[in-house]
Amino acid sequence: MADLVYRNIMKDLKNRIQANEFESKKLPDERSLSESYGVSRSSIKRALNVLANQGIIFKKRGSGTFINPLYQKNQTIFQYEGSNLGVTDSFKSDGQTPQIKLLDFKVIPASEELQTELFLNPGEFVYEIKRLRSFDDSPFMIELGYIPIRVAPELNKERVEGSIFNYFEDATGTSVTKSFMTITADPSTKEDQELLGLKPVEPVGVMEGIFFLDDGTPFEVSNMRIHYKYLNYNTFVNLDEDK
Amino acid sequence: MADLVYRNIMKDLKNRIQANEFESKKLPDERSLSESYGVSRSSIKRALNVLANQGIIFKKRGSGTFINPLYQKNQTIFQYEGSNLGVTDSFKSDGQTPQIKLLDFKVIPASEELQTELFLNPGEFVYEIKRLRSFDDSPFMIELGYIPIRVAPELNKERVEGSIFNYFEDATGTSVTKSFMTITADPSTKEDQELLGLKPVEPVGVMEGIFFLDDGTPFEVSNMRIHYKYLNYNTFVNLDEDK
DNA sequence: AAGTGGTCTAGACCACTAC
DNA sequence: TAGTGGTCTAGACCACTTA
Repeated sequence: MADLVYRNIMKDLKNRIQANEFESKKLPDERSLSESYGVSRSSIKRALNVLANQGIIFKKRGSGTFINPLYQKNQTIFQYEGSNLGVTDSFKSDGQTPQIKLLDFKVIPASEELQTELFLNPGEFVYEIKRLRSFDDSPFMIELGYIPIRVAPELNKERVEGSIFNYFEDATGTSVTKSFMTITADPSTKEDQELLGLKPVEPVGVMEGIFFLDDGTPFEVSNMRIHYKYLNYNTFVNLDEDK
Repeated sequence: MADLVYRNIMKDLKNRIQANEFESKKLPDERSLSESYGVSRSSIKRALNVLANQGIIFKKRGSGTFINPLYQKNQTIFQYEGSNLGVTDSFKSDGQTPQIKLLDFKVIPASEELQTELFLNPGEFVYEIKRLRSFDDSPFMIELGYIPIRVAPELNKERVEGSIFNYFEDATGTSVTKSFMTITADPSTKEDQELLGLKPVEPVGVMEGIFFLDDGTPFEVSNMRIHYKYLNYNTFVNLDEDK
């Protein structure tokens, strides 16, 4: 995994960009890079494409490859690299202490809706996991998740009080890399107000999503109600389609 | 543009998937496709990668290429294809009539923040465009946009009452294909309540974004305050990084 | 005309899965 | 062991930009 040619070059170029090595904001042309790295031009293209998809560089046919000026200026909005699977990860970097309080944990039969979303057969069971997430003792998110027992039979109360994704990745070697997310806003309910410390006039952001494993297996359906001050979802959209 | 090999194959495969031609949910292997389409395997891979990025198929090394079961089941959440540059486009399909009311339109010097975000020199001017967007006479979004006069010198009051992106694409041939979006939620202000018909307790969703042209030129900074019932932002996230 | 990125090919070899 | 997707190469030719 770590020995992929294009990936190493991608990382190296990213470091060189961050180190401000290319003051002209222009990268060497692909044929030069091919020669200096001692790899084929295809591999260079592939590395550059990954960087372009992350919004770090952009390519202009006939002119060259340039560094996105916003990348160095405003690195906070370019957090694609780490993860934007959910808010969870976006807050890890703050140096604050993340906490998880388990509100509810049980096994129930999958509703019809869950059967569809998680691709389950009638009669299959799911964990229902309700958690309150905080940073430095201030709660920011109520998370209601459903995970089929079939895909994660080893879950228990203790494991659910930490990162389920991390536990699952450690235990099985497969990771959660794809998701559909829907983002909406909603007035806060009484429960939101109590758990998140909101005034009645203050809203929550709602993120609903289905998370998938590498191989396409649906892993979790999650509904997250988030203190409006903490919802901050960043995306980089590229409609070029080809990536 | 329309004669690209991988693009044509991509479209053809998408049609065949939608026509339910592959009942086993499994596509032919890449080498067979290569032969039957009469192109190199690289081109097949490229076509398949685009489909995989759209979440339509997924590939499993050693096993084959499969159709994402959710694609056929729940096509509504897969609207990546059309556009998710903003809410604007997501609502076009509803068969409702979109309306734009121009609230304000002037030219002002770019603030420091705008200079940074739009990559302008001090002293440059931008259009400030404030619009209220409705469907069937019910307002759903207040849009405050800033566009450098340098990149769109031909804007006028009339053109701003329609789709600026469409006008610009028609006029110049370059289109807006990339964006950074930040999504948050916010209690509604008095103005929000008046313009969008909200109760004081009802919130707005806020989408802020920078839109870029193909070549990376920043085109617009936009701040959209959206009636919470109409904010519905869908994304497909793929952390595989390589695309 | 020279330079640069884009598309496409033909084929070698590797890594993983299923039988 | 056979089949499948992943990585990588070396090179041809095309399309666009700049001078």
